[in-house]
Amino acid sequence: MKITLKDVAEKLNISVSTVSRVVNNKSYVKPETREKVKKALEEMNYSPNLVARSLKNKSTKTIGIIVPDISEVFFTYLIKGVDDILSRNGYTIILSDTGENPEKEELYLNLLLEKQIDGVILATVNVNKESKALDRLFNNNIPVIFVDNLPNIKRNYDSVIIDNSKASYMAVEHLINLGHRRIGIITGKLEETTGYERLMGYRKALMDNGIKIDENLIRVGDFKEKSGYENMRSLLEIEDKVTAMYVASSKMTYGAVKAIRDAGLRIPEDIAVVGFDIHDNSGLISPAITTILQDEESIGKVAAELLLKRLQDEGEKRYQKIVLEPCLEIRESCGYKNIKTKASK
Amino acid sequence: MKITLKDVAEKLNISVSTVSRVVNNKSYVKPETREKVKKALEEMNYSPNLVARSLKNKSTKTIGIIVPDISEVFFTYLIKGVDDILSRNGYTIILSDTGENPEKEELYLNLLLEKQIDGVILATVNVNKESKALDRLFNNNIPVIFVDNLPNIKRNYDSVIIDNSKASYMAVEHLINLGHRRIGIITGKLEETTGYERLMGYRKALMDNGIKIDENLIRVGDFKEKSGYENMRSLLEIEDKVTAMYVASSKMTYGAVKAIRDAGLRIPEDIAVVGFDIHDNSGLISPAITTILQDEESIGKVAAELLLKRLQDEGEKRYQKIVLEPCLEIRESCGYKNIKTKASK
DNA sequence: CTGAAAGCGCTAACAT
DNA sequence: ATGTTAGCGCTTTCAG
Repeated sequence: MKITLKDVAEKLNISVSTVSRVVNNKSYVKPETREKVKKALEEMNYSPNLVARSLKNKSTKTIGIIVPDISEVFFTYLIKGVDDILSRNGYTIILSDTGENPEKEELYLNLLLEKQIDGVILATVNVNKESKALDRLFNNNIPVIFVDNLPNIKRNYDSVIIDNSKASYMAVEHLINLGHRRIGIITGKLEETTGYERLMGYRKALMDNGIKIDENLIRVGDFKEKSGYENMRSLLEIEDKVTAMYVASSKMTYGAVKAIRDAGLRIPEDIAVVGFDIHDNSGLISPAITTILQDEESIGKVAAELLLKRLQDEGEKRYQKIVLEPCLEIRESCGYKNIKTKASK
Repeated sequence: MKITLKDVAEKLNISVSTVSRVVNNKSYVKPETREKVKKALEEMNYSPNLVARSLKNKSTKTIGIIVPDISEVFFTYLIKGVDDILSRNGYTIILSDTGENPEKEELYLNLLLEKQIDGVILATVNVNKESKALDRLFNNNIPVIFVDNLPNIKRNYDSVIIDNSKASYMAVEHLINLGHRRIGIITGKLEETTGYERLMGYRKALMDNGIKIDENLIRVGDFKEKSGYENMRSLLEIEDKVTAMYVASSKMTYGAVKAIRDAGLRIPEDIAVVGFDIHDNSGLISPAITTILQDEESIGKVAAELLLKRLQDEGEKRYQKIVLEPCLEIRESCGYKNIKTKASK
């Protein structure tokens, strides 16, 4: 059936350790026996059993990656980045999709621990509850790198994210520079750092530019399209209408755009829009939506590199929070210079 | 450090086998010792080492899934389907992205074998060469389920795909029913079953409807956007222009649409378009592109189920080719009834 | 009902 | 330079 070291050792009438040595290129083996063994290995089509090796070595060369929904582009690119770095370093990745269910997340975390993964990259949805599974990982010295969303837990941890506050700042400042003063925002759940930080950046941009914040123009959605649509609709009912919108997630942006169209308004003529994470792989959306972009693949790569570092030197104990820069990609949804403001800047 | 069966056995002054029995709920254990053990397990925070278990059991409860590019929506939905079924059956998935590189595919196949995965789901890019790694899997009785693309190999194998020929047939027939006679096609590489079959369906639809096939209207791309654009451009130069296009992949469709627009033509007024695999998650592409859709998540689920079947009953040895139905989703890119044909149907 | 013991396939002292 | 041995953590006969 499956060839083991023992099989080839017996065939050659030598010990398994010698065979093991040539398989692993370790210590000295007499050149001629080495050749002999190599040949046998080849002929017998030997293939090492990595689970046995892992048991012995206490390292599976496997890391787990947990995401809320693999079909969201954000996560697929993230995974792509992680996979790129990790696979070229001899690691294999176990993927788990929690479907945004915190209990499933807990379950998978435990499963990964039992599978003896060497580390995990986690885009958590469990931001508030303390997690027993997570504690276990920490107690077992399994490095965990958080991405996208940061949990509210007592201990320190490694993470790589983008500067969400700055992202909003850039978006809003762009609108201000175009002359807008009545700028609305639809942000995500405030319990999540992404939702909260993005709102903070909006506030700061307005304040820094001496624009009074109208709490009426601030809406909190749940990152889903429907909430984008509905919040936009309700914003459109305000007397003193917004002239520009900043929507802090891709799906909410799609919803908001539809609400605007359904109301018979034009983008950017009537309302300018800056979205978030809008990857239009078709290139066919028109007008193309100006958007904040995070380089998901880089986030994945940086997270993977940080993980590798943790896996290598036990030394460095200081947790790191790596913050990458967002970028504003100007497309068409804000027009070029719409001077539709009363006040001059 | 990490608690093992031995640790709790020693603490309780009983044997590991007893502890193992209660962990696995196997054979009889006196109720009171069972309770005692359970309590200790809990207190000591025991968590089984699945690697050790796998070594003993000869099953890792892990399957590998190999795709050419995880960032293509087709594959992300496929993975989602696979993950859904497999995870609820206690399996874990190892994901590998080959970046459309056949050598990497070979590498990963070997790696998966060494990791002792129980089975693999494979969207191959290695359609023509015989694969040593694949042979090894077969020789070791590791079930492999092919999806998306089928390889040209001698042995039989399990697969789940859609009826690509029928997909084209539906697309082209739809165009014919709308009155079109000059219908062009951009298909994918003919070495791949997807490209080849899709062309066959096109031919058949025309023939069945008594339309002479003009080889001039048949273009072969490589599934990428650029080839869609360029092939469309060249088709536009033909004197007796097409009135409708069928483009057999999403990216090529995007390219073709852009070529049509760049030529100053309108969709659907000047040219009707049927695309393939167009998932517009934004819902903002206008005109919305009528498209052939495959239910990727179902493909994943069916593949996972077939795999589970193979993993369970050793019995059934007949390989299966499961062919799912494609569907035509009529959106806006063909108009409603454009009677721009000279001949009547 | 429970324990002892063997062994899954491999690695790594230690000994020769 | 090579072999012997123990053991990673677990399951599972086989005895008792």
